[in-house]
Amino acid sequence: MTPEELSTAISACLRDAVAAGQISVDVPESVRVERPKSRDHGDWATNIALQLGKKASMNPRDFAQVLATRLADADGVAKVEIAGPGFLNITLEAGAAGELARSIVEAGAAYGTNEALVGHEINMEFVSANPTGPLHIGHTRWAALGDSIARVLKASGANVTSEYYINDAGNQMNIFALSVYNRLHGLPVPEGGYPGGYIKELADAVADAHPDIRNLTAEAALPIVRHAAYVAQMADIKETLNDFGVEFDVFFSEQELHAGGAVEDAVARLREQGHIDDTDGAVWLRTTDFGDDKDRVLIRANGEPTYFAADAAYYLSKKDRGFTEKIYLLGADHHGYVNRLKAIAAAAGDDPKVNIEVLIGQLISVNGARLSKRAGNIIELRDLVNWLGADALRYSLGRYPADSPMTIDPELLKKNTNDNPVFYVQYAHARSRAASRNAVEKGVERTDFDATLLTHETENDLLAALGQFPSVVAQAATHREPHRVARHLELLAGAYHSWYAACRVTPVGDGTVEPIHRTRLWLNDATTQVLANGLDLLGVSAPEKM
RNA sequence: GCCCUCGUAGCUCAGGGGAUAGAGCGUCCGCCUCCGGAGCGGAAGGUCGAAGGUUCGAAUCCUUUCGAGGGCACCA
Repeated sequence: MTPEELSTAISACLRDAVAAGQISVDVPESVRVERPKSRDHGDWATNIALQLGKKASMNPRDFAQVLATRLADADGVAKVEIAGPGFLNITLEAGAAGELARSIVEAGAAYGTNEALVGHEINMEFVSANPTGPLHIGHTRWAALGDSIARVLKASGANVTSEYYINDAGNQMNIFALSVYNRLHGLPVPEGGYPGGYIKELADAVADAHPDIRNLTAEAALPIVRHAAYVAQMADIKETLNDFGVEFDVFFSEQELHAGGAVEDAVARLREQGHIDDTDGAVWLRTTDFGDDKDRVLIRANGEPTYFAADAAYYLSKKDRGFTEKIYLLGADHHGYVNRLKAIAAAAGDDPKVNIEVLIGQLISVNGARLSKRAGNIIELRDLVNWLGADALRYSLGRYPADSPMTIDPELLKKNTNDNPVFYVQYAHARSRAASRNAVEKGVERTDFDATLLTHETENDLLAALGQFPSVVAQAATHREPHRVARHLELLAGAYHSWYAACRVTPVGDGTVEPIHRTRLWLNDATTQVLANGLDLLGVSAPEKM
């Protein structure tokens, strides 16, 4: 019996009790069951009686008694006890939990997928770094997190498109082009330009593609430089993301938005909706109608659209493409945009509480210093991957929630990789594979399976951790918090190691192979599967050997 | 000035109304003649920034306050 099945059984008991007139209360769709901290409290516990007791106008213990009596008769439930103010402590029948090991092995890579978000059409936008330089440490967290969020959303049944918005329009691209142009001619970095060493590499790439570039006038050369440098830079960004295991379905160009007239269309559509003001020669979106603290300019008095106008057009594009939920993953330095982005959604006729979701994450600091690509002292994502390894980096970033401020000490990570829990989890996977290979070699095979043999307390704990996995994935998806998966994998790895120390899959020495060994091989392989499935959600490899 | 996020063990951080607040690292004590010791078992270490409030019950929710980071453009 899995925790989900137990939860379902409890809901059924509640409904039956209502039908029988024993209690009068609205039965929630799902009941949360928790693994109690103390083993004395049984296999699973729920505080549902405490939560519903008051609503049912009953003493929580009396409420618990009604529920306990019914639940004790459910299949797979051995014992139900009422504790404290009205906790229900549930003990399962021997073997009721063990069946899970076989079903996980049979489900394979599909174990953990769930239907929590079936029917959701989600656009997941993240990274969206300007194509004016390499991805750096500031993008690293969003790349890892956004990709993992997309993965847990998909695993929970949502239809997800991962998207990268390329800010390839606007003045910063001109400055970028001028920076490369100056470099080609050995001129100093322009005012406010990009000084990084990568500018030289881009200049070389431009010169390779256009050998005569230095002979052209600035007027003729700049558009060519701009485009060639942009192409080279985007190729570099895509390669870096690929090496980091981050996949995008769509790279969306802001430039094409402008070129295709989408920005003008967006302004016209918002005007039709009645949210446009023409003041001081500029065109304004009245975002204050929707909770923003001031109105925002869409078209400047000089006729140029603002960045915000492109944002509006981009939002409408997402809406037109059928996405009901548009998720933006932004750094804390962008939190000022949240209200106006939501205002766009509202002005477009969407519900800002449902159709748009802006996740704001805290920035990473490195040794207390915040690095800037404009300052030229960047730490590149590519270098971090080469330095620490994609697995360690993905995992260490993926195991913290987005709004948790993080301090990474590269020196510490570099010199002592054992600090990183990724090794604990990967090691558990590699160890379980070794145990399995060894068992097969000694003649232990997954032929028969007898769940009632899995009685050791470490087996109880291990099965519980395995059983919770699908609901952990579902919660990670609904909360957009993949770190829950990472934390659960650490719990699972710990349960596995404890079990491994106490229970043998392979008989000692020349001992005969018993049903218990074969049954344990199922449990071992089920653990392998869940570790691999969970690591995949985090974009981390599951090694056969380490 | 206004707004957002965050203050939990020596360090990095989980937990976000329920039972004795957790993990990793670090420190200390045990455990390889048998499936991977990158492991296991145990110990020490906490007024959950502070003060009020709501509740049967608060690290968790509310208010105030202190501290850290970030944001408040006809920039992108």
